[in-house]
Amino acid sequence: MEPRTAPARLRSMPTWLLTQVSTQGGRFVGDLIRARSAAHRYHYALLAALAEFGPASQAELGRRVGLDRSDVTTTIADLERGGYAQRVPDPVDRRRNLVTITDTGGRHLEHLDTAVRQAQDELLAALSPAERAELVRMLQAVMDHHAPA
Amino acid sequence: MEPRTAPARLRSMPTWLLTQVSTQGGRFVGDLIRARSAAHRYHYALLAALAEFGPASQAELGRRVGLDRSDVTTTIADLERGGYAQRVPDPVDRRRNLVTITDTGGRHLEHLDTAVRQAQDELLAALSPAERAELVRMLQAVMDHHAPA
DNA sequence: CAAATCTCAGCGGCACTGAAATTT
DNA sequence: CAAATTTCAGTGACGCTGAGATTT
Repeated sequence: MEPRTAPARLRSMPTWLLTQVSTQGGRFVGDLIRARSAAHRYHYALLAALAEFGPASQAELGRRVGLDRSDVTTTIADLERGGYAQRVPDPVDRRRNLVTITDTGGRHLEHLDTAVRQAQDELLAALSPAERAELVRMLQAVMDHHAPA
Repeated sequence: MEPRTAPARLRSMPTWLLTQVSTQGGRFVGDLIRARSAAHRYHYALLAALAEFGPASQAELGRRVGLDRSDVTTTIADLERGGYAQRVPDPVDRRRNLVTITDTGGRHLEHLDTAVRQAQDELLAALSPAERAELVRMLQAVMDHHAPA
């Protein structure tokens, strides 16, 4: 089979490369997470935020991980149903739900960590450790530049 | 307003950074392309392939730009309806449609080039030219590593 | 016969919007 | 009153599958 290169316009376009690589990464992460649980990316992201920052409202969680309020609602409901998180009305501001991670949730997060780490290795197999660090640094810089005020 | 950093697990995860940055890039490209035409990414990608490689079958185009056969069908139908491409049965292999870009299509592509270039600049404003080149090089390496046999 | 191409109908994950209800 | 939070219904771009018809 011939190599079948993409057109130069696309092959040199950062946004096109980003979507291609991001899609491939999403497949790896999704497959490996599904192999270990019924969860997906959103569950992992919210568990990570709960584990690192402690109990928080859903709105706060959404801002932390870049999820929409409505997606936070359904994902937290999932986590609660599975026993990974608890949701109680915040006594000091009753508009909010205070969300807490459970011990089961913490163990689940560490379990998923393995899958996530493995997916990174699969995706970036072509890059050296130094290159991976440089890639992460540049993507962080791009993200921070567009962070909301 | 506090900075509200993302959890370290996400902030150091290449696949998460890639989806965040890729989503932001998609917004820029989408907005700027829509400001100039009724098209979206798929139209641009297929016009680019047609301009660079000349007439080709839909299956070949899909392989070139990483689009699914069914998405190629509907997008080429769009382009034909707009006068940007023509579709004729291939006389030497009548399973295929030979797709050709029109003069109008070529001009449209160059028109969209401006929007695409501008979107790259917006997205990567935080990176120097050397960093942008390095980013492109690494993403190409990752893509090539996962290219189908 | 197996394999490739084109087309159409439809699905699922994902990012997001609009609106209602509640509370500050 | 304006603003924030939670919830629900729904939308749209996107990547993809399955199946049928045709041709090699």
